Amino acid sequence: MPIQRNTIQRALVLDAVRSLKNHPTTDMVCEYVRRYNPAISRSTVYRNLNLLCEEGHLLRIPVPNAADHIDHRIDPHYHAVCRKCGHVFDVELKEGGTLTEDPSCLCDSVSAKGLKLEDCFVLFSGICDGCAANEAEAGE
Amino acid sequence: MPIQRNTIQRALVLDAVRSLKNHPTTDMVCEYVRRYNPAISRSTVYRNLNLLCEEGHLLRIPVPNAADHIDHRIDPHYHAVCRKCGHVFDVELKEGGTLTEDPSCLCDSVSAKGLKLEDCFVLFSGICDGCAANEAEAGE
DNA sequence: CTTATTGCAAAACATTTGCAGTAAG
DNA sequence: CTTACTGCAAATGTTTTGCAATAAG
Repeated sequence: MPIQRNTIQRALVLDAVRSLKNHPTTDMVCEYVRRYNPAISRSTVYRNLNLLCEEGHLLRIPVPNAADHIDHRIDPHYHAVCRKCGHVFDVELKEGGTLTEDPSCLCDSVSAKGLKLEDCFVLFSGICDGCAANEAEAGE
Repeated sequence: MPIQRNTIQRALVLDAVRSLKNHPTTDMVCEYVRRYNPAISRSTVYRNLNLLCEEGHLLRIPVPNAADHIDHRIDPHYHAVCRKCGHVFDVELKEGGTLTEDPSCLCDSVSAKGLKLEDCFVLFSGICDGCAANEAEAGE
């Protein structure tokens, strides 16, 4: 069902993701939104995030073995997760690199039997500066 | 804790994945294994799959918003999921394509602020022949 | 008024874990 | 014998869903 009504909950959810900027999870959105409307329910946040992603106002970033993260930036770009803290970062294409803005271009590089390739999901991973410092302090 | 004992459950789990070949989920492994040992517990299957993947005897394929799939093929290669049925397929590199055997090479094509890139996860998606036929039959 | 949307509590999934009992070495 | 491993049941974490009440248009 497409979006048909403007509710304060919906506006708050969209606002939260846009204000937080840092690829929040549903939990983080709940926490943020409840500062303005403590009664807002988790289901409402989930439902609104789903709707806003479907309508193209937000972008969903699925992270294996973790909660989905939500991006306010909807132009095509890549992401990376910290393997320690799970924080999600934006990643930019380098000039002259092999990747293009549209990840589905990678489909041209491969072939599959029994399945028509349509899209490609790419997620980088690594260690963020904060967690790297902690690891160094703890002795690798 | 590394593998130290050879149990029949462990052997059955490894056998199941190798016999099934089709990137089974834990559920599929349970089902298969229970034909030989109906009492085997789901936890045991999970624990053994975890162990066998850590030891490099099997490969885990995380699928966003779905159960993990397990591969008996452990040489580096890519995978694709059907967006309808969730079935996982092997994908082969084309000659002259932009992808290399090692997905982490893609790290060289991008840059991130605040995070040191280490690895890259790539998962293709599309529509399998069976589901494509069903879609055509149903109109669209 | 109509019905999209909400809040709540419960269910759905995938997976892990605590614990007492079993068995591999 | 020792303790890794198993089976069970319960817990975890994330997300969805049924339903009656609310509110946007």
